Amino acid sequence: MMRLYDTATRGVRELELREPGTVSIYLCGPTVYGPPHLGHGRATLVYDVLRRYLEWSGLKVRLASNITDIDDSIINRANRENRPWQDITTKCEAVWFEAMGKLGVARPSDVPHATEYVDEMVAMIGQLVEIGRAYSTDDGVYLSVETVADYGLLANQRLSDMIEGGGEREVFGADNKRHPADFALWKLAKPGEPAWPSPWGDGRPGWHSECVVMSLDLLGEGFDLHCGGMDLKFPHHENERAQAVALGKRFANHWMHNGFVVDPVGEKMSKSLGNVTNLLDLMEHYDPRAYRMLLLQSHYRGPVSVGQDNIDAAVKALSGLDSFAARTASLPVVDPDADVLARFREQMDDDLDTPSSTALLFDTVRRANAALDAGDPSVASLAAAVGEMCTAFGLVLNAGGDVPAEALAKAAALDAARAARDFAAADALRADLQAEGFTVETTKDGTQLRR
RNA sequence: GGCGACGUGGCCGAGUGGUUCAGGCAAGGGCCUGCAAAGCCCUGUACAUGGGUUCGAUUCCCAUCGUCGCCUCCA
Repeated sequence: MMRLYDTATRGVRELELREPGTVSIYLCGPTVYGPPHLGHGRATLVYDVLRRYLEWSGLKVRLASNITDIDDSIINRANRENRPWQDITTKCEAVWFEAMGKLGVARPSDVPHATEYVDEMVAMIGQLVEIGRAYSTDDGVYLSVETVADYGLLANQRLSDMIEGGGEREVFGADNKRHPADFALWKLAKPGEPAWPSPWGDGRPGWHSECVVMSLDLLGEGFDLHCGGMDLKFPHHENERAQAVALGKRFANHWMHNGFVVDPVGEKMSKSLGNVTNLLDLMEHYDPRAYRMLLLQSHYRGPVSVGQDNIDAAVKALSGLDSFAARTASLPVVDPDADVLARFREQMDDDLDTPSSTALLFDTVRRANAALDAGDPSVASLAAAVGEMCTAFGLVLNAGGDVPAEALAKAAALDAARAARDFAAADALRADLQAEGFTVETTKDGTQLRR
């Protein structure tokens, strides 16, 4: 079975499955109030690769990933733009899934929305109040973190140490809380704000409650893996966990966090800093597969800078893979090379080591190309292994595909001109085809076209 | 103040106590080609600095410098 770094134990350990053969994963999804940024893209791609690899390995994966469709950021934008908050959330969600589609990220098995779970959240908060782990004030209901023995486990910080720093930020509800680290489970509505009924007054849930309720509802207690970006480790995941612990429920067995996207100077790229680079822009200007490629070549836990050079290199690397796909497209179907796949599994099982695995992918491509040049039949099993690895990566290679008839006619004319040694005509035809956007490869077996 | 990450050859980016080696991109040379394209082969003695441990460190330890992240709502 796969070994993964676990934030809670701060080491790589085996991902133990609650139920053999199936993996239950909860991934914290976006708050829908703006276009997806590069960080969203990284997180979803990392876990898409994980999911596809697990499925490729023969496991049944249930991936639940929420949409936070009620939140202060949404309300703020609605007020700023003077339009209904639902207008923002529905549009942003549509944009989100469109972007995910372009990225090749498979839709989660379950997409729960916070607003669909308000009753359940109210019930859970009620329980927490009842057992004395939460209390209400004049602006909401708070979880008492001091009642959670190991609060700070994910942050790897003691409560007292956490309080020392960070004095510069505004602390929500600071005046009313028993302890500065207590966090809001329920926020009472101000006039005009969206609100749901509750025993403590009309209001809305705090951010951290939805994931607890939804993950436990869909995946059940002790589900296998909870994941998200580094920035969610604290406070979001810490606070989710605190609620589950306070309730006496078994929560995630394993915690996985991916590293940040940083700008070329190395600074975290985040919404709060305002230096957002839009995921939509990236996909508009570059092959969306390039981002996946770039991330595959980096380890998921480290920072990744997304820059011009990086993306260009990834695009070039993809073009080599595409041309490989094109030249091996008509090979006989055989079993993939077992040694290659064994190494692939070994590396991927080792904390999702995609950098080594992509190195293996390129190496296998090179070997297969050499075999093909040499007329060695082993090319077929190597090419099949490449196909397997790409499937596990979620990387779709472009073998050229549909070439219009008139382009094919030009290619035939090009071959005829070459056979007649009319190189001027041949070159003109080639330039013509290239101008149409085709990659033109003149081989012994005739001219191949691909886009 | 606390916790943590990172500094690798032209660029990106893995990894390891010791002969050969990540990988991608770029560069140079070669093979192939009418010329290209695609592909293949060859070429770079890199690991922030200063100590220490060791027969031997880029890899372990300590310190220094530098960059960055988190410490209440950002994937």
